[in-house]
Amino acid sequence: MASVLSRRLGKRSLLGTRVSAPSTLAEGMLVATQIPGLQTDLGQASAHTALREDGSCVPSVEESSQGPRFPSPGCQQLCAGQQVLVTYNGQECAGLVEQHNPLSEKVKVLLPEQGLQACWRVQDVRPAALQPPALPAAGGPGPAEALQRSVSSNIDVPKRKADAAVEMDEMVAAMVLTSLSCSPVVQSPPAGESASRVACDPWKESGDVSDSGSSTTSGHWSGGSDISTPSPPHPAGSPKYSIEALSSPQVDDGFETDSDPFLLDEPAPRKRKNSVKVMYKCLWPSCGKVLRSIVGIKRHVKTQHLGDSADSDQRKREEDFYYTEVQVKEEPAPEAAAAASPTSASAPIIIQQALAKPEALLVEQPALEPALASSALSQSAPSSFWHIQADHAYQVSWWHLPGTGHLPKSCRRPGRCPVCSSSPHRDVSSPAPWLGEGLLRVSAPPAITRFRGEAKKCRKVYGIEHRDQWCTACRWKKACQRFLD
DNA sequence: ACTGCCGGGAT
DNA sequence: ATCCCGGCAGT
Repeated sequence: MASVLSRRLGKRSLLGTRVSAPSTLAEGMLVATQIPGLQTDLGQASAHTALREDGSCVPSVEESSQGPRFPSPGCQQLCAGQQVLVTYNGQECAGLVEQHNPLSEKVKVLLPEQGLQACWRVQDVRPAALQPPALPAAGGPGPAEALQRSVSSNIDVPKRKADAAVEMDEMVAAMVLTSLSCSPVVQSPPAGESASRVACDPWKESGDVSDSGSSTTSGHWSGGSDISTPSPPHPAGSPKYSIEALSSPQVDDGFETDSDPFLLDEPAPRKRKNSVKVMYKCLWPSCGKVLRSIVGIKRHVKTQHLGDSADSDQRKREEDFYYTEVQVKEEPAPEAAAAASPTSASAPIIIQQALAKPEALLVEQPALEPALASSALSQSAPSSFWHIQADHAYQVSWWHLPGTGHLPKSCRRPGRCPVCSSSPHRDVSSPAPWLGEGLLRVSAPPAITRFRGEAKKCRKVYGIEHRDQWCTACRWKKACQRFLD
């Protein structure tokens, strides 16, 4: 079941995902769109805004070259402090130019009324003195504009980009990556803007965690995107980021909402209330850290426990054995608390645990350590024995976890359980007791572990046809008394 | 399917 | 106490 669950969450395609957003097409706000398979119209591309980690909104670059929504009165250089008009949330808002980047054709505008700061494209910023053009949001788009929007900016459509535009993309991407490298928590916004920032900052919610989902997501998108940086936590400019940004359900408030961007009517399994989700718990002795992504837990194991020595494949794959899946029921926690604690580890959790990858060791271990395995197997024990040991060795890693309380069924039989009888020889508290040399350490298995295969029991020795020669115990289907091993 | 053997019923 | 076997778990 755990494998099913893990499969379920890992690969969520965004294709066809419906993203809810206000229908009003206004600059600087989020727009309803559908993540296309191949032919969905993305004509509203010009309204796509990617959210940067500082909360400001950046129209995605590749779309900005696709036709301005206003005949560019804003191509002129704007001075800092200059009063301008922008369309925000369907309304004409006065703002102050804070910064104009002619290279990227973006203008950072401070909206005092809204108490926020956002980026607009130059074309979309009008000097306050000028008569504003017909507002699209007032009564819907005008005919010409509607025509323009109907132009598809399907992902597969090759972008007409000048070299300068490409450079711009790179610059923006660099900026974005740079800004992303700083924690959004660290860059805490001014108090007046906190509400909007929270809404504009999906990463704050996902925290350490969203590696798995986002990597998959970005994988999907990077195929069709001009931006060729597939790195998972991709911020502004990344379609994934845009998608999450677009999912703000607040039509009226625009950015001024403190709602969680993931609590939507869209059936996003990410933050569904009362849903059981799979998390990953570190199995390292006395660690128990719980992360939401497989990538995260692997990174944790690697960096915290295995050491970051990228010396071998073995090291890398060992990470797999130090975490397990846990199914976590997410309480409908107070939003404030959820927003205040971006780290997943603090979520109200721990429900059921599930064995993460019992097959992993059986499958991978022999391949991982052929030399080790062969040396171990060169001893008299049959190979099946070593597989059994490996299996137990893996299992001991989780049933000795505090709180799990799991015992293998073989432990039902007192004094017979190979694990129980062998556990005194196993140093569980030491790092990686069951890996590598751990396999060697169990090389003196208790006798009972040989009960299969090489066991000589009356039935085996005499055969079913000479049942009369069996010991009575064997005849009675009891534990053989003749060949006590 | 086969094997080991526990638990329990029958005698 | 002895005999037998259903059923379970592991392989």
